[in-house]
Amino acid sequence: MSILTIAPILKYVAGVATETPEVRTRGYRKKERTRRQLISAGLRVLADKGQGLTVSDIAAEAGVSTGTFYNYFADRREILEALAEHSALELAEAAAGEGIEDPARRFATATLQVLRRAREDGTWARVLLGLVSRPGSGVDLSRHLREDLADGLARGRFDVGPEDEVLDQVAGLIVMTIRRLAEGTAAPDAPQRAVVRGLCALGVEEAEARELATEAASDRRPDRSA
Amino acid sequence: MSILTIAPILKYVAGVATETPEVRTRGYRKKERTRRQLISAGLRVLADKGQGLTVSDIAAEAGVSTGTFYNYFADRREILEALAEHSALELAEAAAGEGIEDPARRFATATLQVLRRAREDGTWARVLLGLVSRPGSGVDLSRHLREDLADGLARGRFDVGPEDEVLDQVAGLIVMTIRRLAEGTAAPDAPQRAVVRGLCALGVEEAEARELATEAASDRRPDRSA
DNA sequence: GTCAATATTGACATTTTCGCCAATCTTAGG
DNA sequence: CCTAAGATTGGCGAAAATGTCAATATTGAC
Repeated sequence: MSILTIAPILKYVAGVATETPEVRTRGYRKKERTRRQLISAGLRVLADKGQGLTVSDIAAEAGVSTGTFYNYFADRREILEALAEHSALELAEAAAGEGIEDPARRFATATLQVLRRAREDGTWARVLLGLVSRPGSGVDLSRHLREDLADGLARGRFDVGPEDEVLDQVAGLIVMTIRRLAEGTAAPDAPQRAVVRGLCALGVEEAEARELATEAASDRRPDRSA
Repeated sequence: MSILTIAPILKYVAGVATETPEVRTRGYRKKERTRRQLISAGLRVLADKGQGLTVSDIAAEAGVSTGTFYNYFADRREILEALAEHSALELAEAAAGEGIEDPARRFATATLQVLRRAREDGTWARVLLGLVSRPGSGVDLSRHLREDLADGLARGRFDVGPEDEVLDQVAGLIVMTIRRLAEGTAAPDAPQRAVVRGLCALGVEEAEARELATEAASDRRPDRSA
């Protein structure tokens, strides 16, 4: 019931396949739409009922009968997996800093995007928090972070001590900031300040950290459409 | 179902009343024992089923009938509150650094105790993680931390910037370390290293941070009995 | 517009959970 | 040891959730 193992997402996140298999059956258009409705409704329900959610809850929220639900998911466990996978993919997407060479700038941009998205979409933020708190869930919030850290260390861009603790510290800062955003007790500039603080933790000078954060804040990426 | 508001714990945590009301009815001895069994079983079930747990689950785990369960708790929600309260109290207890003047030493001792307890008791760690991820749950992992930070700043013992971010950073480090401990991927000396890192984040010199952590690690408190 | 393919429905049997309670067993003060 | 207070039981009816399916409605390629 509570497993939510989404190891399979890793190969997606790694970039192997984000494309849809493109199966064109008769009602593929409606099918896709309904699936989206179910996932979306599932996220909302998961966000405020936790894993104790009910198939009927989701179906009702999606405006669909339970029979339809079972046309898409074999059982409750399966949609929980799908929801975790979905959230993780969105995280990977939000945290993407492709094309940015400098690890520090990449970190600033990616982190700011994640935090802004968390602020805009409280549902997503709450689901994410739920995943973080489930050790062994397969969701790895700090994957990008780990790579950036390794990269930054290799290039001498970051100046920090033992890796694991730094990782926990920065990932923890992000998680707690998301928590604060989700509960609505965050200052308006919380995301940017968190970025500055994170950069400092990675060994970047405070003045430069501020500069990087401001820069990342100014060239905001286009908002996600869906 | 998912609320778990445990605001009432705060007055307990604040030290007003940790004592049991001492009602001596006929079967008070057995009653206490059964209650402990239910709480203990509840923690175990909560740790691996999450809030979706069932009264039957708990009763079975406690080796008791459901009828007995309802003799102690009005409904599922009530035991969830009790479990949250229990865990929070244990946290407050583990994080107690009473009698230690220096905020830095107090932080080192308290944090080390919490992390060690999390390592010894995976169930507790997992329940705690669940509470952390529920914004507005009333459980405030960083209460002691906030006080220590304020105290340390007032005395010039800590040298840090904006409070909220530092708090998130240090609390986040602790949370992520607990997560690592709970999933079993923590190095043996993870608690001590986390303490060092936390002290550094608070502005303590690394050399001194190491010293404080070592000191805290050596004068370990007697293990909790229950 | 037609119609075969396919998505949706809602009622269903089944299982699980809930919360209760009269009967029974256990506890501890005397 | 006795015995009444009170803790425990286990089964109950109600309610809710699960997963299925034959019937129905909708879709979109032609």
